[in-house]
Amino acid sequence: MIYLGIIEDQPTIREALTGYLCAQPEFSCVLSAASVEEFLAAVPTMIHRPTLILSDIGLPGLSGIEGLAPLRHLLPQAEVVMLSVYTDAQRVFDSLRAGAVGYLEKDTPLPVLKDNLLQVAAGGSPMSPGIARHVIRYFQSPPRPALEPLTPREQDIVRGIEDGLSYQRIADRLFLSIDTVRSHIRQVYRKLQVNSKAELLARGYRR
Amino acid sequence: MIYLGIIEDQPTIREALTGYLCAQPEFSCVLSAASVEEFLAAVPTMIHRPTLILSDIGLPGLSGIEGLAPLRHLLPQAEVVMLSVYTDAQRVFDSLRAGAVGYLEKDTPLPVLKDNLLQVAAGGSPMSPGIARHVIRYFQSPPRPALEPLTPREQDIVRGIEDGLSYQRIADRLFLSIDTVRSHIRQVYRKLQVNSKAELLARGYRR
DNA sequence: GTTATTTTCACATCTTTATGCTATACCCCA
DNA sequence: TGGGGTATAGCATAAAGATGTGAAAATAAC
Repeated sequence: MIYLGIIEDQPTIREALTGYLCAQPEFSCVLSAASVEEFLAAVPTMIHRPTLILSDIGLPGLSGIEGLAPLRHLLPQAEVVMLSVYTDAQRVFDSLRAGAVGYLEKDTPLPVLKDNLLQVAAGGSPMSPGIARHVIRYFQSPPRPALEPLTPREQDIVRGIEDGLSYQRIADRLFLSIDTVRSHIRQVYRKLQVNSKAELLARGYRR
Repeated sequence: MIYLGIIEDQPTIREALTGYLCAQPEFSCVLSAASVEEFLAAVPTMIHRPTLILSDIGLPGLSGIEGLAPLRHLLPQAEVVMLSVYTDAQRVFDSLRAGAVGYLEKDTPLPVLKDNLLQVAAGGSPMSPGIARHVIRYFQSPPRPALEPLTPREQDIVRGIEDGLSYQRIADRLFLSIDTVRSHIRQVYRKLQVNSKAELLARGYRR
């Protein structure tokens, strides 16, 4: 049995959600609130704590994203799925970073919504198609301006720098003299067109 | 109409896939091969080029992941969805980085597989539940060991470091003396428990 | 088998960073 | 009204990094 909590400020939508989801045998609605604050206030009085929370983003007071931190703090075992009209990458990333396990568009048909929520219990992370595409794009690194390729050894060196090591430590790790490390780094800087560790790291050549 | 290509080395599975998917009115199967090499070789002779490719990962010769680069080069307009028994985060990330738009587990029921593939045309990125969870986790940075918060000014300084600037340049940007920058950096290093720019950047405090 | 690239190392020099100690001015607040 | 915390600044020193020049050995490429 999934103990479901719902946070949604618009009464019409909230009632539609509770009306449908709470009627499903898989769910037990334990709490439905119009704001994160209201939700948090009600939690201590409850017998069954929610294990799955469906939260809007555009809320009065704390936004759904801002609310994630206190929610997860108060209910560490609960998983939160965002339900929002917003589909922009920024809100999606912010939500996921703040701990949401899924992100669904508000126009998701109720039966689909139900399926998606059940996926969470199965270890899934439901996302509406367009949302998923944002997330995928994040991995597909923006085409870099075609830099000279690094030799394997140079990549070893870069890895060392990316790990925050000093020249000496890199030398130790690769069993080289510090002068050799210097040599390689000079080459790397030339190829990647930077001239300090900081710049190299700032440009994020990590993969 | 979706022009579908399939790459799968096991004849049984390949036939099951083609048998089911090609019978669907939404798809037109244009090519089915047992390896990336075979697939690539066949492309030039075709009238209708595939717009959607379903590719296995464990293939003889080029793996499905290695095959992504040449596939995308030869068929830039095609989208590739991986279909694999492997569910490890490494292969998932490698696939997405190499340009796959979706990742499905091999035990996905055929009707579900069909739905997922149709999602791609709608701009979606289908992922099996467990796969999606890997991806989500990537965003949920491992809980940092509760660091002392930085003051606004200190954050300015950190931003400068993250942009790859030297002390002098940070000072110029913020209209400070270089010694002031040093002072702030000292505080930052203490709070974040690092002792070099490289370490700070390596730990990735950027957001 | 010669050529080119990569990998390795050395020494010198100058710049940037890291770190310690000190000090003034400002603001909040108890 | 005096004590935290923040922001500013200076000086000094040691460590780490950046850059130039040069060169030998190992590998790969042709």
